[in-house]
Amino acid sequence: MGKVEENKKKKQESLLNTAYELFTTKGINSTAISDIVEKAGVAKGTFYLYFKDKYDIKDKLVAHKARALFSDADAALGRSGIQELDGQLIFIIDHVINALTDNEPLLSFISKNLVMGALRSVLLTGESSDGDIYDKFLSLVEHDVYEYEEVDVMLFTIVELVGSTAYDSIIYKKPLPIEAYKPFLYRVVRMIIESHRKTETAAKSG
Amino acid sequence: MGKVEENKKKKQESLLNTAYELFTTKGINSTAISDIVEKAGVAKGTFYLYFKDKYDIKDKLVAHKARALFSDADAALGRSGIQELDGQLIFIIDHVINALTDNEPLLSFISKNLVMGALRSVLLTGESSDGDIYDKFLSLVEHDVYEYEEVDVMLFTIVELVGSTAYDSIIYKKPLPIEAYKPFLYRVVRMIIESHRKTETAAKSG
Amino acid sequence: MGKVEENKKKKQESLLNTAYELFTTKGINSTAISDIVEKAGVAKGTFYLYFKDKYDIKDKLVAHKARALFSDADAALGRSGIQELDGQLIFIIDHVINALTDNEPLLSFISKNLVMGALRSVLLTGESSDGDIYDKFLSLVEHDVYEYEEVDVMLFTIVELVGSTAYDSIIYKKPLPIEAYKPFLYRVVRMIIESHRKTETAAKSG
Amino acid sequence: MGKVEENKKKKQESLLNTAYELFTTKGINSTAISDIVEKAGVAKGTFYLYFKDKYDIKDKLVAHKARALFSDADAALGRSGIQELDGQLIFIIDHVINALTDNEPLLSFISKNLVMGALRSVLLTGESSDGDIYDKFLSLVEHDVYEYEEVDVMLFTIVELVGSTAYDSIIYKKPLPIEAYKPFLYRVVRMIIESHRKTETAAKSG
DNA sequence: GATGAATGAGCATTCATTCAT
DNA sequence: CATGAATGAATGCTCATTCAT
Repeated sequence: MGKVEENKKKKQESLLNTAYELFTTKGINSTAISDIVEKAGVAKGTFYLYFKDKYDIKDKLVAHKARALFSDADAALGRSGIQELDGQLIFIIDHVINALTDNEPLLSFISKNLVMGALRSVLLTGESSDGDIYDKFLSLVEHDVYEYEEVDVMLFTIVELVGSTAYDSIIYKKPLPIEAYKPFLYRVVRMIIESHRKTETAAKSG
Repeated sequence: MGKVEENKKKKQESLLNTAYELFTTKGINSTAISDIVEKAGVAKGTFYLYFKDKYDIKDKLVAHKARALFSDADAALGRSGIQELDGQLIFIIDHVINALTDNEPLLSFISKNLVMGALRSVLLTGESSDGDIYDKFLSLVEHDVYEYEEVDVMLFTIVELVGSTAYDSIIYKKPLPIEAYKPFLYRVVRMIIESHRKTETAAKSG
Repeated sequence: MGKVEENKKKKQESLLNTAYELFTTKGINSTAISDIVEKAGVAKGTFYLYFKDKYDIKDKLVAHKARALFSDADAALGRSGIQELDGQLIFIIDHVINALTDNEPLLSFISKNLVMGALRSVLLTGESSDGDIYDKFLSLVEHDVYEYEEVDVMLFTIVELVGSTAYDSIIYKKPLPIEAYKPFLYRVVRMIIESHRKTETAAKSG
Repeated sequence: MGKVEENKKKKQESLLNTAYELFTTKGINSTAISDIVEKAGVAKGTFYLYFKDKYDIKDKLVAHKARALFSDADAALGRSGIQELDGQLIFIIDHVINALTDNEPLLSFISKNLVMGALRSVLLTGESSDGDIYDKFLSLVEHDVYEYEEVDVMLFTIVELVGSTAYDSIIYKKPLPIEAYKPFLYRVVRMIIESHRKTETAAKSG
């Protein structure tokens, strides 16, 4: 990578990092582009070389952060050696929840900008080049000992349920703090998974 | 009511209605206060007689609309004569979902401004004079033939699950249109309810 | 005085007192008529029954406060029994300075609104019915054992000198606190008085 | 200086000049920022590039104008060859008074915004690079044949006295027009100077 | 590519004043 | 006399966007 290229990358990263910091502390509406460029140490015009406007940089940030969250979880899952689908999904969920519990600004930022189902579009239908996250979920399902019907519906329901309940539980600790709520939540997740199992064939042969 | 009082009420309602119309069509960020007052036919200063700013009128609208939605559902429930808790809750959910399906602007408006669990705080802890909506839910639970534990958790989980899944299903028809998704959704709701039943006493005596 | 008359008086006084309080704490520019009426507990329209605008009430307040200041000093002078002009003038000056030292808001209010020589027009050319303050000064001069020339000029010079130096000295304690500055100030005042004495006749006969 | 720098300077000067003109003709309260930018031929946003608000530009103008006034007087003093302190101070005073007499808008602007002693802080403790005006006054005192005590107090008293009396005399011609009042004023100034001379040593040795 | 001065439309907010009750 | 709801012109200020250097 040439020095010029390097510098370009550096400027863009600086803008992204600064924007994230300001968005999470001041809110998006109250963050002006001039705030971002000032803090990032670049000229105002430079912003427009890389991003269309404030919402462009926001969208890129949300997608990036959300994807990173699940990539981490997936990597950890690989190391865990868990084999059953319900255990795997709950492992991923737990990993993400823990990460967000430790990082409330990120939780706030993602949840405010992933109005409900938007999470799905970002996460489950990825545009990442090397196989998206949704494919990984599907792959988990396919390799389980059981067979499942309406896998789309199952994953959708789980993602929405967890996404919306975890936010309140972490931020407001209502109706329970997240650690106290987890048993209830994971019980429901397990129930959802079980209810999608094909019952006639107890397990896949082979 | 004096003529003055009447006029005040009229002005405020006019502002609320106009704001709702503009918020749902242009979005809140793109709606200026001058747009609202112009369309409502009042002077700019009048706006500030009744509301602190754009977000004040928005909050009042969200609360009002959400409350109306559940009041209607509750009234219909009363006429239905349903007695079992799971049937009652699903009746209310179904009523609200149908109302929102028929009124996508309202769905959009409410969901965008009730970031997930905020729905709970608005709806379930009402300031309405004659007993709030949360009390009605509790009342339904208490009168059921079964006893339940962790009622707070149960209601919270159901509200969040339904709120977030229904949005996608109605608006994007993904992963299924709402009518096709309902059986899955209601099955999960029933499972949640059942899982909160106290098991030692199959039913309340008396 | 009828009850109606009494009430009128009460409202006006309430407005004056409230205006004075707000002017001295928030400043005139930042005090709105709505602030005054709200705090005074009267309706907005009522303000306009008694005063033309904000500056009308301000002018009335300044004149009233300044006059009261000198009336007090004059009364105290009467009780003191001092006979010589220089002693009398310095007594009055000292009395006013002490009052303002004990009441910095009043000092600030008066000085900010009596831009320099305006003090003269308010104080020295009174419109008060029972003989104005300027007349009293003249009377002091006339009754002195010495005769003076250019009395107008003498009084003017003294008033301006004291007015402008005392402000800094009290508020900023620069170049000296008022008590330390007084000896210098009064020495100059005495010199001004002496320099206006008619020299040919050492003293008035009789 | 680059073209850009030049242009910046021009814009700022244009704003300062226009603001001064409007402040002196319409008054500060009645001058809107939009008035200034319109007359100056720049965009509204440009104003905020150089000044915080209306009062920022006012303060900068007052300081600048007051400083210029005394710089001119000081330069003229240098050309005059006067050696004695009282003559020097009265020369400066006379120069400033004459300048203000010929320029009533400037007198009005400065006096209204240099509430009494504020003149001192602006003028006598300058931030000008090449030694401030106060230092020049001190230098005059030090080089006089006599020694003085409490020089601070002496200069302060003179500045305040002249500042407040001259305003009335020039603007209202009361109690006398400035030319007629000057003899009285300068007599007092001389008395103040003499009263600060150290008496034990009639003159500095050497 | 990078800069940052300049722009000016756009917006929220204030507030003196009126007048029907 | 007193009220206070309504007005809407006035104004300060922001900020995304452009473009000459």
